[in-house]
Amino acid sequence: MAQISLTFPDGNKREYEQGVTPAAVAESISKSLSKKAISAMVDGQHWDLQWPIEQDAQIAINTLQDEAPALELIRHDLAHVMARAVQEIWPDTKVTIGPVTEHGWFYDFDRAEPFTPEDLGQIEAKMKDIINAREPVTTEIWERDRARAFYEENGEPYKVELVDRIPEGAPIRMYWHGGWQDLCRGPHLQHTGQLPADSFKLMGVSGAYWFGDVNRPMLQRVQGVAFRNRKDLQGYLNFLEEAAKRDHRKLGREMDLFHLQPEAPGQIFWHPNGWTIYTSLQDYMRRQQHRDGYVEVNTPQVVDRKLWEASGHWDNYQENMFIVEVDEEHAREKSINALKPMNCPCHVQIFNSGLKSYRDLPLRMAEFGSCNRYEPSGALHGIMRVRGFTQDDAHIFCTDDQIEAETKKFIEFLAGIYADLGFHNWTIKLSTRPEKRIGSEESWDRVEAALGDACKAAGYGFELQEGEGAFYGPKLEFTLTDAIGREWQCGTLQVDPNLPDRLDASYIGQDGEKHRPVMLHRAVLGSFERFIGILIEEHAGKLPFWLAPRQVVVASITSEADDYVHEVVAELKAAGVRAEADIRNEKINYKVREHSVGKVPVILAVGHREVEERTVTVRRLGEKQTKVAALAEITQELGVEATPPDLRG
RNA sequence: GCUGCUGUAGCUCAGAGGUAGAGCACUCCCUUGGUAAGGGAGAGGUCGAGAGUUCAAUUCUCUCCAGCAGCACCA
Repeated sequence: MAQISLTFPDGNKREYEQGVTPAAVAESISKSLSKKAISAMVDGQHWDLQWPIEQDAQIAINTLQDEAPALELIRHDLAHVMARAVQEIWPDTKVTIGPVTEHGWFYDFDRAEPFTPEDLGQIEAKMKDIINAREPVTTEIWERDRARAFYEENGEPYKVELVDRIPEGAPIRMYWHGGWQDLCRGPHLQHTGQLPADSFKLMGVSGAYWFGDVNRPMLQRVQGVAFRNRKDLQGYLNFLEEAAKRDHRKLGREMDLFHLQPEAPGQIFWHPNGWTIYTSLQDYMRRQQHRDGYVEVNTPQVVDRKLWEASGHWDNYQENMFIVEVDEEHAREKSINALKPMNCPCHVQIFNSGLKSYRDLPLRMAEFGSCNRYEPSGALHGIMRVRGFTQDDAHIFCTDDQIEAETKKFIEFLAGIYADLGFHNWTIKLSTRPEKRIGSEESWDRVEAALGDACKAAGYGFELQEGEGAFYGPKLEFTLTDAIGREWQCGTLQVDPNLPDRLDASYIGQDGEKHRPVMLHRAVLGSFERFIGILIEEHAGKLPFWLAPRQVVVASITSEADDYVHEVVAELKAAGVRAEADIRNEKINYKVREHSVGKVPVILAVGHREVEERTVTVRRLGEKQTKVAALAEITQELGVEATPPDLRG
């Protein structure tokens, strides 16, 4: 029998027979290690304890102490244990796939009856039984035909399809958890007793298409979360609770920012407080754009279908557009229009009016463009995914040669704005050529490289999303994260040589000839609506002072201070601070509580003492400590804070 | 759009086949109180919309609308 040499993490080498399993290796080291072992890393690959090792390799035995492999195995084995539990309780359930997710796992089932919340409790109990039974996990590699026949006999059509999808040459691994069988690439634990029975929780049921395909049957997805110990699970559940408190929909109500109602699904009724945030942000963006060399324009909402046909939207985007038909009944002339879902075709119209010279490029044309898109009902989400929204949109008309410099300039522009708004964790994704595309390979090569190089030149890395670009060009996406970790695309930059072509945009070059410009579609915030939603969640409602809709409440402690309260409010307003008086007949405790809940950043309390000394007692949101300040001093201080970051001296 | 769940007062929620309840918020009165809810009284609801079953429906059934979770979508 041939020998192989295994190298351990401490550098020691030992000889073993070829085909030795990590289980045997662990056994050879110590009894206790062999018991604690859950899997191995073999040349950096996560390896099942039962898989043979055929050649010299680096090896490390994993135990529950090793977080990454431990979590993967716990979650993956729990997926199997759950599927087993479900099939034991409802034997006619068909199993499909059950992968590990960020915090746990899910398993998709095909079953006629829907799972109810009560069912989840039953499944959980059965899972605990299986864990306590310490069912051994075993594995074998089967021939394709045998596996196929096995699943056909067992009435598992989804598994048959999975067997068929396993690429030629890849092993078809069969796993058993006790008497229950599943097709799985592994690795898995030694036995179900290695699972922590108190550190997982089933989180719910939802629908999911088989292979994500709308045309395939909808399955029932049962999701769970799992950790190595009860404390981590509890920590995660606490995080979810905290996240729920930051939900922009909840804070929007509590802070009286906006509301939505059934008569206008996906469109926002902005209340005075919310609209104050919106306009403050918009004023700030307008100043930034002016500084960065943009011109601002405004274009029509309702546009004849002819333009959408020319731009290609009528053919490719119609189902997402609000179509407006005007008939002879009340208009004498019939016309078919669409609410604009984006601003680009209109911007090209402005570009096209009058001759443009190469000297005009790059031409940066911005619009706070109100757009309407008929988003699918299931996609709507608070103010983050809506049907009516305003983009901080701009199109940069430029030459091929200018793409990289313009992109770099844009990234720096965006980074400065995100920093001003308190965002420091955001990522760039570069989406490259999709399968269906137009344009030559050389031009894709050039433009993709330009975007990548621009990121590097601006000092940022990026994640590649291969094949995710638009059919006409690659794009950068700038992504922020909401309170519960969902990612939202906000900023974007897309290279588009197509639309200028379709709408016949041109400029006169140095050579006196007509040339096509390229368009860069770009946005920093994406939409004001989505961005404000994220802003609220990021700051848990405690917005930076200059954006806070209600900045200061001046609260009387006794009604004898009322006149002074009004005087303080007037001073603050004169200093550019959004201040209001609270002279209600309530105790100071009550007022402090109410305005704290309302996320007012500063409460100024005034009673006899303050009136006499011409001071105020300052209480900042989140701080228990108060301090006394002279009126003139605090007015000056808050006046500075109320100034947007770009206007401070 | 799909699967499942939900819809009762401004908000958070309880309730039951015989046309409704709590807390907070709101209005008024008492209280002028020093940093996260002082006390009392009052007002407020076509129980998401429509249809059906029933002597009787807010409660049961169906359809629609909206919301929530996930999937799909996201130029």
